[in-house]
Amino acid sequence: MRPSKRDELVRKALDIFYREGFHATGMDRLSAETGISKTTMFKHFRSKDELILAVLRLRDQEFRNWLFRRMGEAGAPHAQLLAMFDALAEWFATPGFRSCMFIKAASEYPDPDHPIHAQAAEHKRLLFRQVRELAAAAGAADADALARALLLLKDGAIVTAHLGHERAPAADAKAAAAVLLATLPA
Amino acid sequence: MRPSKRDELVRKALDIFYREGFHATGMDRLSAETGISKTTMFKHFRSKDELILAVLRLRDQEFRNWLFRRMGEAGAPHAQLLAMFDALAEWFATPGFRSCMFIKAASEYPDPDHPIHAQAAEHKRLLFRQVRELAAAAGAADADALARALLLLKDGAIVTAHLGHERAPAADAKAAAAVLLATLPA
DNA sequence: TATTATATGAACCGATCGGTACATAAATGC
DNA sequence: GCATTTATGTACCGATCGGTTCATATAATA
Repeated sequence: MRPSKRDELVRKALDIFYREGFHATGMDRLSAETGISKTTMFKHFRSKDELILAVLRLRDQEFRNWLFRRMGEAGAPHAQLLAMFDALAEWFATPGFRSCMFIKAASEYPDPDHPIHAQAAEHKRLLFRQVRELAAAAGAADADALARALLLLKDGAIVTAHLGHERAPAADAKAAAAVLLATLPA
Repeated sequence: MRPSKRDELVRKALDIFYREGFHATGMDRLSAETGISKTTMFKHFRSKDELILAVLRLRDQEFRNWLFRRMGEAGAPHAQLLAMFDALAEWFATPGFRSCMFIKAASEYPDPDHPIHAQAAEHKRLLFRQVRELAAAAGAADADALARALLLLKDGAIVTAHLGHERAPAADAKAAAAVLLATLPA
């Protein structure tokens, strides 16, 4: 069982799920749009839910890699934290932008005990740890609280960029973040 | 055509859609759980989408009424803006809390041109106007910017409360909001 | 080259999707 | 009391849902 087909399926499924939604995308249509037969799909994944879990794991990897690489280019921790919102602004300006895959997953699987919901929560947890480390490196008295506040602004900006049809929320969030960061010891 | 059955349907549909999701809830199950026959449902609404639109309009009314009544109890505009996050904390602590209905609607109907998505966006717009007025009354130099920042924190807190399984985000958002509000002329 | 193990796709499964036809029950006008 | 309109429920529609059966194509092993 060569893994290429599997990877190809997960990658394409990610795009379609992100664009159309999870429940709205049937396995038949997934098969039609990817050119991969249903038999093969169910050979690699026992159920649609397991495919979605694999999609979320891939998205988590790709998104955090992208975000922290972009942030890392900013230099000092303080600047990196602010750069998060510049990265968001770029993302929002992307033609295909349709909110955060994990917020969407949690919306469609609202039961917190559902594995898909739990997987989405895991992404937010991993993201938090990395931001908290940066906040600590930036000299925050309460790195946890600062990281939580910045991520609140981030998720709010994502939702607003999608729902408000605007691309500006990233700048608003950055301005608010700058105020919060200004309370740090210089 | 007495409107009682129609209102009863919209009210019950709201609860079920909120708990289970839009795509995940079929019209058959809606009929079974409400005790209202499908014929009657489709007499009042030409399609499922139109029922959802009515649900969102009701939710918009109820939510904004509830929120601004709770905020109004706080007294001065400055205190009212902060009280928004106390109201959120209460909401998050509710057993049935499952995020924001409009964020969920936008997630399930990601195309901005879809009427349901547009209806959800309208709620956010109406909410913004009311918060902006309060921000102006509180003496903000840039009431628009302050309102946008506070709503960023609000939506971020909602999403985080749902996805992170925590109830604390409201307090985090309130703390951040207090910092932003502290920049106002005393 | 014959054999064997695996990957693949068409066709199909019962259940459910959003939506409708039609026959009946109830309320209204006369 | 009778006719007429309106609201309701049962049963059903084709399409699609997630998932499976089974026969074939392909590739590696002997």
